[in-house]
Amino acid sequence: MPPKKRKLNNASEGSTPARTLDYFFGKQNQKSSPRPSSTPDPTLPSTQIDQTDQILTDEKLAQKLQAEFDAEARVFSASQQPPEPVQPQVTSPKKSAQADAAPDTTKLSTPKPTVAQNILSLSATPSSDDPLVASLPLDENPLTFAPSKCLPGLLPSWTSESGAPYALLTRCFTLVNNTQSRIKIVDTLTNTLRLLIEGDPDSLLPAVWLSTNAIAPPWVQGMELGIGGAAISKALKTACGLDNRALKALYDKVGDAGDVAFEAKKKGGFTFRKPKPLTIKGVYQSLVKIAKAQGPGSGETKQRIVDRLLQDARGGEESRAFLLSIPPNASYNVPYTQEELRKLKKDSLAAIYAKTETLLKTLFARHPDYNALIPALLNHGISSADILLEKCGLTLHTPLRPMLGSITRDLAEVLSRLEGRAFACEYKYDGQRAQVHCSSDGHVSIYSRHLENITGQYPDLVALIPQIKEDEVEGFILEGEVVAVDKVTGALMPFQTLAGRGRKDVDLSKVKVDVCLFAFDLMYLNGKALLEEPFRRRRELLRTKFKEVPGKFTWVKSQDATSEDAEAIQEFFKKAVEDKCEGIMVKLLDPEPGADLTNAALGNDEDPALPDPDSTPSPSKKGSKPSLAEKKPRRKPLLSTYQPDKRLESWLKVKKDYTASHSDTLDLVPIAAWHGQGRKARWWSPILLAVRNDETGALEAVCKCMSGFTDAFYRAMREFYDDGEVTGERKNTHPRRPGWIEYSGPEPDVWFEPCEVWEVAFADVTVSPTYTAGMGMAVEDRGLSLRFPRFLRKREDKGVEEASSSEVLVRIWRKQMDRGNGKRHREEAEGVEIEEE
DNA sequence: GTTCGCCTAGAAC
DNA sequence: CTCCGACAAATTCGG
DNA sequence: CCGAATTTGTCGGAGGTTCTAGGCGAAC
Repeated sequence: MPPKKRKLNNASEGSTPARTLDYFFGKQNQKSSPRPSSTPDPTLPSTQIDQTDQILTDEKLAQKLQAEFDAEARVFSASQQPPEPVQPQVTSPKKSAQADAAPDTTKLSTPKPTVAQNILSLSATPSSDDPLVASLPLDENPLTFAPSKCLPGLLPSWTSESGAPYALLTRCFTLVNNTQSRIKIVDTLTNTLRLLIEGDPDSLLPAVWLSTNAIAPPWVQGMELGIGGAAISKALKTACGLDNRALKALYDKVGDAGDVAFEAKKKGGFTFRKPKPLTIKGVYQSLVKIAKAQGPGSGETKQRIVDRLLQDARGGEESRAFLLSIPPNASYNVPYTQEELRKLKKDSLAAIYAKTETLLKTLFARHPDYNALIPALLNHGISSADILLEKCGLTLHTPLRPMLGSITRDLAEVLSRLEGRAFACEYKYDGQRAQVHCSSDGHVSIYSRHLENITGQYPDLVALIPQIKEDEVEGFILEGEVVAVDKVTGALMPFQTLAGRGRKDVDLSKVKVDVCLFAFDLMYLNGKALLEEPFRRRRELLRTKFKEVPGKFTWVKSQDATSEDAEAIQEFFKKAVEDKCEGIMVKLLDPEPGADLTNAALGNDEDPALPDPDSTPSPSKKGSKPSLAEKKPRRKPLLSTYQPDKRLESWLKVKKDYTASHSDTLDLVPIAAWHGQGRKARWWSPILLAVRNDETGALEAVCKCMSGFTDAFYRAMREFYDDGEVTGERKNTHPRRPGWIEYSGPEPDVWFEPCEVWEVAFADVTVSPTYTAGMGMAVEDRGLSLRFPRFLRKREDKGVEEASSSEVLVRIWRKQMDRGNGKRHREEAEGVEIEEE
């Protein structure tokens, strides 16, 4: 059985756009699947695609895919390529057997040779295969780049059936990968998207999905690829005849899966069969099918080509593309011609770009689904803000992107940033963020911070939600923190307890860990979006239109203040930590005093240079307002409205472990390390750290650490702990684990001679299933570890003998568990076997 | 045929 | 979740 | 007053611990 249950995704309740998903994929489906009815059903956008697959077994699906790919191959070779000796796909004994062998012989694969083979061939397609595509000046300035000039040469090979070639995307991705300039990246993407808009709008949506490293919005379940690094390694080993050591050596050298694949192929002398041309739509469909079939293919493609591509500057490229290009049969026009834009001053051009980007980001924040956004844009262009807002606005049961908090070093920073304004301080509970949607019929859906649908995980909440509203409430969207609580006392429990709950299709009667929902915001109520309302207003509605359900639903603990109230805030913060919270959240209550209250939010107005409505403190624009005599560091203005798109991280997060003064640190000994990957390929990362056991004198591993090091520090470390690769002579390292070090886990690449002490910060001490530090001293048969460990500094003044002991670690754990009224819980944890039932 | 342990993937922080 | 580094944009500085 | 230097904002990359869900082989 395929692992993931394919739940049907409820179609959004809003009106269906004229161009539905089926518009994009319908043709393909008709061509490729023998489904009897091909009439698109507009009410089932994203799942309709493959409904028939849901009843197929993996094997049948594989066969079906095989047939489709064969057919595809035939179409291609017939229509546009000199027929090449296409090898028999599955049964060829030798050469293609290598490709087949990749996934076939791996332990974890169900046989799905065709998928694998074709996927594998994706990456084997050098973009230079298509000279037409390769010669496109995709990285040209979009203001001079002319799709209309390129397209005549390209279109003949883009049959209406197949659409644009995948080579176009790989070419774009290659260019993007080869530069670090964001401007260049946006230009390249803009041009690529424009080619598609003007030449093959049907391929636009799949192309956007592929570019964003996803194939469906996160809340649609059953669309994970299920392919990871391990599958790639195995495939590589078998495909290129490398053994573990050789492969590891390669990884350590280049540190990137894609590059490894490339090198491995060279080394192994392995030649792929001549790949057949792929199309954007085809690749997208293949990925969708892999996701649905849950069969492992070689994920090399994903890793190398699809994987790392830029969420970068999300919004910029799309909005610019739509600003410059329109699809062939568009019923609208672009607001400015290329020449007009080119003649503009730099400032005004930037303003126009900024305006459309703002609009697009707003749309995406409120309705983060390309399946809705792209069709709307194709149908209406970027200029008709109100139509777009209507099509892609805030919708019940479609999650919006959450407002985030930026970290703050200490309270002083908070006070100075918010001087002169009223704000609310709220407990920051240690649980899971939840966005709760409820429509008037009582239907509830719940989304995580990353917009996953977690409704099935909290049947208890689903049952609870209808009880929390006052009578006059119909539909609403609110946000809160789900926290594990003690069944009897209602005391807050640590995050680890919450994490122990089941996740999938949880049965209400089997819930073992009770939770309480602490609400902190309200974004939608009775048909009205509240995003533009100041927080004070949203909070008032949240408090008056909903009612507490003891132990299950209440409001976040909160206290209003201004910068004058330093001590009170300090007290509140300490109380929060004492009450087992991570710290506090600080949020502005009211809009900027001088700000525009009408607050149209979107630039649906004339002036393209219009500044952001809510933001304008106009600190000192144009010398008109020189004074105030303060030279505070200028800072981005914070918002009281709920608009995650405008300013990222508009709330302030004050956590207990940000400042050393409020949290413990540990002095640990680096004892081992691994070769880093990617950017850190030349250094040791992560590093294994240990505490001392005073009884035995041993060093007990407590955690790995990779955060907090500067590049300079890495460089020095690589020289100081040399396995011989750098200076040719071994320094401070051992090839094997010294006897006085206790650790059982994945084998490090190198062992260090323990000779330093590092001060390390962390958020909490956790009970560990893997680490041995303080084994049995806190919880039977369990060691302890650290949550969010990061390097602070080297303790030059301390020797290894002065490193923190496991005693210290245990003491911190006890203190942490004893906070609030949690002493009883600590004793329970100590006494009761975790494993017991 | 079931059950157990081991591994990977994904997602929460 | 964490941190750092890279780019780009926004301000301030220096002539 | 304009260009250079500096600060600030944003984003992406690399990876931390721990939990469940599923796949798969081995043992019963």
